[in-house]
Amino acid sequence: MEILQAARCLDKLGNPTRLEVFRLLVKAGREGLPVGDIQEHLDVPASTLSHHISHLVNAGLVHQEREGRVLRCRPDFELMQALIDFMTEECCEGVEPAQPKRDAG
Amino acid sequence: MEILQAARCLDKLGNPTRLEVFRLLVKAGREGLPVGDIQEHLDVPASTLSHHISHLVNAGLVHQEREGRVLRCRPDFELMQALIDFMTEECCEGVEPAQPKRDAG
DNA sequence: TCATTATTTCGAATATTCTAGAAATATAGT
DNA sequence: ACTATATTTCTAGAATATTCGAAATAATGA
Repeated sequence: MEILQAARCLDKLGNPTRLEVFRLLVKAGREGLPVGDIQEHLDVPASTLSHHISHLVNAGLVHQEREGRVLRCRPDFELMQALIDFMTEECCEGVEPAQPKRDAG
Repeated sequence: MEILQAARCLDKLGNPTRLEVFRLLVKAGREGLPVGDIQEHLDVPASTLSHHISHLVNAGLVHQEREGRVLRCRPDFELMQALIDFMTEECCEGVEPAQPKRDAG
């Protein structure tokens, strides 16, 4: 992943509402959740939620697919893993932990 | 790490300039770099750079210590690791990769 | 004290994001 | 066609972030 894409993903996940949305979708697994289900969990007005979800979709972190009347949102695990890989390799590498753990690693 | 702290860190790292600053500091290792050295790498006006660094310091991602005339900036590897752990556990868990890799991981 | 270097703080302009009500669109059932 | 449900798009105000020149602060040395 390139640094600009990483910054974009981090920026989108850097909003508390959006991070909660994304976490909720991850917990839901690959099948994800309809927008309405997310709204029930988060207690945010529909238009505000839609706005935040569209940010996540724009960054490629979430995909949407219509299923009848509901719009199902699914997290992109591969992109998220790529982001974590970027952070690990580019922003956390080359230094050993100050006090290496033996059983918690 | 709690979700609000994670969001805060992600937000701060979600700016391209700040992400570059942080990555540069990580590459420099535990001794970090003086502000001036960062500026030479990034080509950003001093006041703008200072502003961005203060964001990182406020979030706890960077620490500053004066050394004579220069201010040395060091990345907080432990906090960054905690953030990565949060993302891995809370935002990427419970699902196996679609096509597990055996030698490219 | 004066000059120099390193960096921050101030201030103000510009840009972007957030929020949410109202209206619009999409789907399904009658 | 009409109604109900699900969600988005429109719109606009408020809040926050970004940028950077100018001035201020901090440290060093002559």
